[in-house]
Amino acid sequence: MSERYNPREIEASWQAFWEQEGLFHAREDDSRPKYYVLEMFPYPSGRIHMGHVRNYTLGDVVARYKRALGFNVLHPMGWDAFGLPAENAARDQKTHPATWTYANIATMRAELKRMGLSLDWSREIATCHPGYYKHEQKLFLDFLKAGLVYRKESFVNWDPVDHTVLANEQVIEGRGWRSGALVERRKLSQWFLRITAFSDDLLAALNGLERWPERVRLMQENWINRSEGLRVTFDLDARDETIEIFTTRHDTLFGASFLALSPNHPFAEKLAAKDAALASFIAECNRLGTSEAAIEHAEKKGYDTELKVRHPLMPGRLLPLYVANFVLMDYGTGAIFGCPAHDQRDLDFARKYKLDVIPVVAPPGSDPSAVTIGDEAYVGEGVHINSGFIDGTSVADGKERVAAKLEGERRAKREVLFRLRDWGVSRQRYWGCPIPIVHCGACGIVPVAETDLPVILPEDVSFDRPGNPLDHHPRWKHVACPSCGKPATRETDTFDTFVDSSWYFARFCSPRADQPVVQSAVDYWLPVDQYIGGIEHAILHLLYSRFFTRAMRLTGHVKLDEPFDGLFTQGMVCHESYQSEDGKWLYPEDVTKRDDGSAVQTETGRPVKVGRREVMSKSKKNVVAPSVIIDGYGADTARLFMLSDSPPERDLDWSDAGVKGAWRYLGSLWRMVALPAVALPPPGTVIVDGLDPRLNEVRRLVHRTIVGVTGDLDRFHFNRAVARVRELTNGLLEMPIDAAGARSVLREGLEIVTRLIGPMTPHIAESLWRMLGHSESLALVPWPKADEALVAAESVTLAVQVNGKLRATIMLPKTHDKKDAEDAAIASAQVQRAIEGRPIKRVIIVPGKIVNVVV
RNA sequence: GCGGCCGUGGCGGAACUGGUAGACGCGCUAGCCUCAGGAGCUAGUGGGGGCAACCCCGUGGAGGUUCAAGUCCUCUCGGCCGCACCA
Repeated sequence: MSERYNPREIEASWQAFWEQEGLFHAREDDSRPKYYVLEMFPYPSGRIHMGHVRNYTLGDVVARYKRALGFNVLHPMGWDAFGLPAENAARDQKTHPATWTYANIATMRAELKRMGLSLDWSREIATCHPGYYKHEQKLFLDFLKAGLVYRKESFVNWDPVDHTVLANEQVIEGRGWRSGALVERRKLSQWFLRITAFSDDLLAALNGLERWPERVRLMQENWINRSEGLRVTFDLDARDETIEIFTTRHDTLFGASFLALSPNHPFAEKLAAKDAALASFIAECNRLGTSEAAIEHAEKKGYDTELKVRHPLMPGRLLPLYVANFVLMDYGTGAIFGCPAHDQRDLDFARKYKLDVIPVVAPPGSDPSAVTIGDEAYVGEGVHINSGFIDGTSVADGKERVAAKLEGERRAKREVLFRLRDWGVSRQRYWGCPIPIVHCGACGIVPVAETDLPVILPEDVSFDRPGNPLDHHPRWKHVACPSCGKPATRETDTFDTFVDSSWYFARFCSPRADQPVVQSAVDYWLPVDQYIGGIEHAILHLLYSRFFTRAMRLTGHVKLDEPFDGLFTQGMVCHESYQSEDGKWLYPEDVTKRDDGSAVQTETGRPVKVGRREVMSKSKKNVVAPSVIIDGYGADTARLFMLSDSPPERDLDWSDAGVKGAWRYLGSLWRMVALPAVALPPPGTVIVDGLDPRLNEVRRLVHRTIVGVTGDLDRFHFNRAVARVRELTNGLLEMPIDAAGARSVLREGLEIVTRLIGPMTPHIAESLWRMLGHSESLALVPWPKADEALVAAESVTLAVQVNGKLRATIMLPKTHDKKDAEDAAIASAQVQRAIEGRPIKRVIIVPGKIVNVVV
């Protein structure tokens, strides 16, 4: 070992050692409890970014910690390798998506290896590899047989200039990102997975996910959104037709002042065929694209069809029928009734089109005859007014009576509705898993035979033309029908990449098997004990994976419902952004900060506009490349910084100073062990009784730190774990080193520091362990246990307050009663002065904590 | 627009179930040392006042509950994440 801390040298050598020894290869072993740690696998975009470094550092700490606790740990890595960026690269750089993707994987694999992660690389998978997607196709066919797959028409964003389907992120303010053309909604026949078959279960089972963050469960609950309501039929006036609406506020029916159809409602489309103005209104709505955010955020607009509907409870009353841009076709029946007084959107709409606003719920305690609605709808509880036979009832009672009456008249039906929609998985793209289906003129839709899987993507494709390359490939799609043998065509859509990531955690259990999963392997390893990834996946990816696991259970692949027993969602990595005078984004490495806080371009010296801290993104160039940090400081410094500055669930501000702090700490730790001020006794030296009290305090600190760090790691409080280890290090630096027995206490302390930081900074810890005279790898050393006798303190400090303000602290033996505490508190001189002779009214005592004297 | 989360010194943050606010680190200040290094060591560091012991004010803002509030409640302001074809 060198005398200087040289991460470049030791990190490479320990990584080689771990790999040589195969220390992180996972094997099924019933003699030990298993622990499956998984971080969300990366999209191979080119280089790893700081978000990856953070994610994989967190996971690696857990993996190494659990190993030290005696668990048989599975910690695999792979690539979420299909996706749009590869096709964009193919267009822009003329490289084939596969070439681009595999090159990126090679680069990123090398970068990850330099982080010293305790991964089982023998299980590496890439979703774009036929060895993976073959099994995805098999799962799809199984789901099809089980009735979980169907086809239906649904909307896509259509770029009329590029003749291409656009992803939502490719639609910017209603226009295609490349062509700038106004986007249209266009209907296509697409494949859907019946996630709604599990709506109730996906919702109910959230309660059992005790090791998931509460907020993620809440978000999923709101996303699935079960609501009990009423489907009501309205008759059109002077036409023999009806409109069905869905509502959860049928108690407010008496306040209805209009009906509104979604622009994509079949009846709206039917009317538009004979109404050019309506057709153009619908076309305008369709230009909002398909994203719900865009639709709901847009100014509320409607088109008056001039048709009227009859109110089901007040036969004489006629309501106007509108087509409105804020009504979603995908939810309920695609039609609503508007009650402006008690729904904000309806109110905005009514004010704009000068419709009636009839209050029908009076807030509790208000004067029913004087209820008026201004700019805000009243959505709370209350008593019904202006509501015929339900006047005077509560919201719940009113609902019940209206439902009963309309059901009795067969004008309505109670219904439970979920906001959750079935999952459209068709993508009109090349770089995805082919959907194993053949379309035959005679037989219709025919699944590809399982013996013919995988349906492999053709390699000879060109991206010169817009649209899906699979569709205009000269030969690929032309095949014989698997059923009748006549000429037929392949499905040219590929899967949504969320399909790929919905079962990869199961594939890791048996990554080379020639079926999707091997029963014994998934039985042993699943569920994932700790899943770690970004909060941005809180809903879709996690919900789809939960669905997939259920679907795989139904089709006999696994025996469980919930794939992730524990979930941790990390925050993002942020950095300031920089712009030159002409508005161009600049990389942090090209900017120099001056002492006065201003910033200039390093090369030209021209001024730079410093933006706020925000999530690191390529588009704003506010990124710091992990490779630069690892080259300069080593992986352990990068890892330590990732863990020490912020709690992992919160966003992390990248700071060069913080990195330097981590680097300096590791340097001083190295010196403490490599260049000790005193010679240490050999390993295993027993610490004798009757130590100097100051040394006993040091030992107490050592053992309290074991307890503290253990608890911190269990609870993902990695930043506090780091703080505690540093406190211990400070304590060891200050200990009275000449006292009798001090050297064996120092040895104990240094060994504990080394073992506690092992999961966080594994390379330096291995080196320190070796320098401390041990020959086995630290990766094999069990987690330290604290000496409980030393952890328990003999005396405690109590805070003493007078009228809630801290005035003194007192030391008492650990075993004191309320009387002792009160006497000691009142006896204190500071307390006497604060009381100023006033009479004591009350004394509150929490033993071991606080005494509050109230005067 | 809807749903969810977060706001504590100059900065990142600590404070388990309401009980000593600011642990640990960064930065800064002063001093020391030196084979001048991406060093190291010592002391100080929330704001205001005082020679001092000590006092007053302080957890985005405004109210409230309580002996006691960063923590609980109501309102409000600011930021972030998701919204179904980015991954």
